[in-house]
Amino acid sequence: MPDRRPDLAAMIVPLGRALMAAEQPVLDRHGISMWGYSVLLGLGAEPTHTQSALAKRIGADKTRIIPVLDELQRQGLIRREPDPADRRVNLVALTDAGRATRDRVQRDIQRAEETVLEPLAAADRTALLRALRVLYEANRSPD
Amino acid sequence: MPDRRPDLAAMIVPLGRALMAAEQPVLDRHGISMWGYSVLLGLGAEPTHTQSALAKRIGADKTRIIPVLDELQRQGLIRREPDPADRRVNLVALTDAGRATRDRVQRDIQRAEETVLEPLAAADRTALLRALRVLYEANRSPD
DNA sequence: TATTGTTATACTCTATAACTATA
DNA sequence: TATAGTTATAGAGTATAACAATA
Repeated sequence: MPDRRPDLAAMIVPLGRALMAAEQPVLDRHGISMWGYSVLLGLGAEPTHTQSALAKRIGADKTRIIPVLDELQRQGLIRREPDPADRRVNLVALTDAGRATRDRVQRDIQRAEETVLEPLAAADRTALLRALRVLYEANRSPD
Repeated sequence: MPDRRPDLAAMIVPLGRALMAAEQPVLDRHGISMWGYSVLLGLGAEPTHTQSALAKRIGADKTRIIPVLDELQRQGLIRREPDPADRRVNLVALTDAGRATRDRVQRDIQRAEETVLEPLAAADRTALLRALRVLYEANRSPD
């Protein structure tokens, strides 16, 4: 039986790697790390973010994002201020520059990703995107 | 703009992780590692496999699969014999037991994977599988 | 000289433990 | 006592360097 289907993971994991490889040059061009980008995205809508809440939200360890936050702050992309109400916590927020950078990087990244999807016919591409979104919404942590 | 689409990688990479997590208990039940399973799959059709050719084929470093091969051999799932024509190389091949194990594990794994796709409507599921196969064939190393 | 398989080493990423300052 | 942030340490997983045998 020469062509049973490959395992899903065997198809999807390399695809994920290919996408990340396609993103890396974009991130390099903007001088931002993958985790840095993830933080910028994670700081999206919500009003207040403590560091540990932010870490949990993007699936990182709280110790892991500290150097990331340091760098983003140094670049002027985020603000980090002690909460007056609880002086243990840092409130993290995007600056205007951070928001602008996030949007520019995301635009370029999604463009780069499209090239990976080039082998697909238009109908397959939209079907793939829709199916992925369903799975993404289904599996994400219940707000 | 609250709902521009998430990046592809942001959807696909976690999905790959979820699939691998769904596979792990199956592999454990069969007493085989992820890399071991990958080796069994990689030894599929081709007649002769040197260790380094096998490693390249499954995207691993040649040093990485050595303990994996040791274990598979110990379990009687593969044979490893010096090539009489070139005594530097080891020819690696599936045993009958190895082939049987590979098939059983793959059957169980693909069953487990289906549960991850459960949130999808039937049409979306087939569309996803077809799109993934196209991308998989397009991106795999040109034989 | 180059290549196969192997071992030993180093490096990267991630998680855990330990500390401080607040609460 | 418990928690947020931080730092230092340890652990996987992976890649690189070095070696013996053979070509």
